[in-house]
Amino acid sequence: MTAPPDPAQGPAEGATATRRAIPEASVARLAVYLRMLRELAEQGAETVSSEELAVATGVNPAKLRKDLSYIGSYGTRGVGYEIAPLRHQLEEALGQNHAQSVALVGVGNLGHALAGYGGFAGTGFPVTALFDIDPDLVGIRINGIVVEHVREIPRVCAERKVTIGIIATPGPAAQGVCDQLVSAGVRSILNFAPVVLQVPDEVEVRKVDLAVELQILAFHVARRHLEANASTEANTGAGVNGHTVNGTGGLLQ
Amino acid sequence: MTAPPDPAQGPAEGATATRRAIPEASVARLAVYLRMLRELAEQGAETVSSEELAVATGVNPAKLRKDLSYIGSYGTRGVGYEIAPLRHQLEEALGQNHAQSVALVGVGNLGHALAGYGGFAGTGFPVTALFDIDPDLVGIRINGIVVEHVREIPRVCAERKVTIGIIATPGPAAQGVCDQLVSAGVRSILNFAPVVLQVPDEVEVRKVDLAVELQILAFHVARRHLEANASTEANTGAGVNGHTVNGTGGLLQ
DNA sequence: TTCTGTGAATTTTTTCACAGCT
DNA sequence: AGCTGTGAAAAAATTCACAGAA
Repeated sequence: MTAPPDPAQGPAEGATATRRAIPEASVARLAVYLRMLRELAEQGAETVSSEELAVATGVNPAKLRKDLSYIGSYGTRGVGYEIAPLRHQLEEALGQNHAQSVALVGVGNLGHALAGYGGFAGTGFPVTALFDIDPDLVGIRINGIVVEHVREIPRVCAERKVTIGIIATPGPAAQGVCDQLVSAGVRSILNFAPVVLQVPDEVEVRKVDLAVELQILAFHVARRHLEANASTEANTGAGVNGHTVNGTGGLLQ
Repeated sequence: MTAPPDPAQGPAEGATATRRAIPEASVARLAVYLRMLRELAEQGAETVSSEELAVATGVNPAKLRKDLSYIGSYGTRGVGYEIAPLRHQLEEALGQNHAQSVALVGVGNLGHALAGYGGFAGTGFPVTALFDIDPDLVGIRINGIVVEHVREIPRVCAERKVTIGIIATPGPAAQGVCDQLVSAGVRSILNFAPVVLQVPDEVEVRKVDLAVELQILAFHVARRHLEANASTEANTGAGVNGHTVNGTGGLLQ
């Protein structure tokens, strides 16, 4: 996944913010830390230790510290992290200072739910444009936003300075929609459709695939089964057994 | 830097199915290959090469072959893979032979959409139980399934032999629901709530976190911005530039 | 003394490159 | 000829373990 073909690890720079190429895997976790910091801030906490934050986010403390070190962190040895400044650091590093405008294409079952999902607006990702192709949907209003026809993607996205697109269409429609988003200048796409999108190199696609997630879980169910049987040992009383992986994981951990 | 000192790549065993611990990262991709194989089968194809399948799933061909090698694949050198047998191998390896029964907790916005999402049933993951705590929802029928009260989780999950649980509740309710699922014997959970679930080691949790996904994309938007500015070069005409990562990725790739 | 920050070791994943069937 | 299967090399990510600031 990713990684510039060019192995040159570009050295320094004196600039303000970011320090060095942050590993992909770390970026995903930084986003999780940020959420937790916000929660802690809301609860009135002022500092956290790497240990506490790690437990709360289901991560190993050393990993957490290393992750934070990539953004040049602001901890205090012997004490921990002050929540407010750390939160700021993270917001800056993750591009949360300038709010991003999100377009959502496909307002069916899932898309409708996503459009109404508070989690987005709440964390600084206002959905500012909705699109569909169904005449019954075009024109209706969801959360105060009018659903436009897909053909309007270029115009509307430009007008509203959309930087992130979400595709929640049926599979067959996804590539076409994606092409339109790309030609409208959108360079980051979250894809819920069960297809692999073809995009130019400079476009970042992330895929959320519900069926695949279930498939992965099913694998672990089956494995647990095998392991339980494999342990020919006593297994005295109760139900299923076999020690198995704990994926506190989630998205690309 | 660094090579594995201990090259022990655990070899064979005579048994029927699985060969050896399949790397986590591979499992996720195997699920993707399986879907694509089904699609190809539907289109009437009979064979694929690793190259073709790799392109279709957005993966490097060598990686794909290595992934398949973990399940002891059935390709033909000089030719490729016969779709039908390979598909069977994959289904067996991923635990798709015995259909898994899925319970969905939280039939609000998102949960409702998921309950109706055809993608699940279609790929062998029938949602057989729905739960909520809201009196307005308990008792209604979605897709022919009656929504039960959350307190019925133990009974219903046992009756319907649920092996996979999906949590689509608001954050604060998630841990409680999770505990109930676990005590009902569910060992694989897909969590859409924005919290880190605390579970015993033998329970596998996967997390789908929409806000985090957007956050990750926002990071790339910001980075692209920086890179574009960093390249002091001309950048003759049009819009944004800077070569960026292409994450065909998605969930834990 | 406590807890961060980080080199270095370890482990996992990816990629290369080629021997070996068909 | 062509494409798979896989050791071995390379890269990335994780974890260890400890020096050093408060």
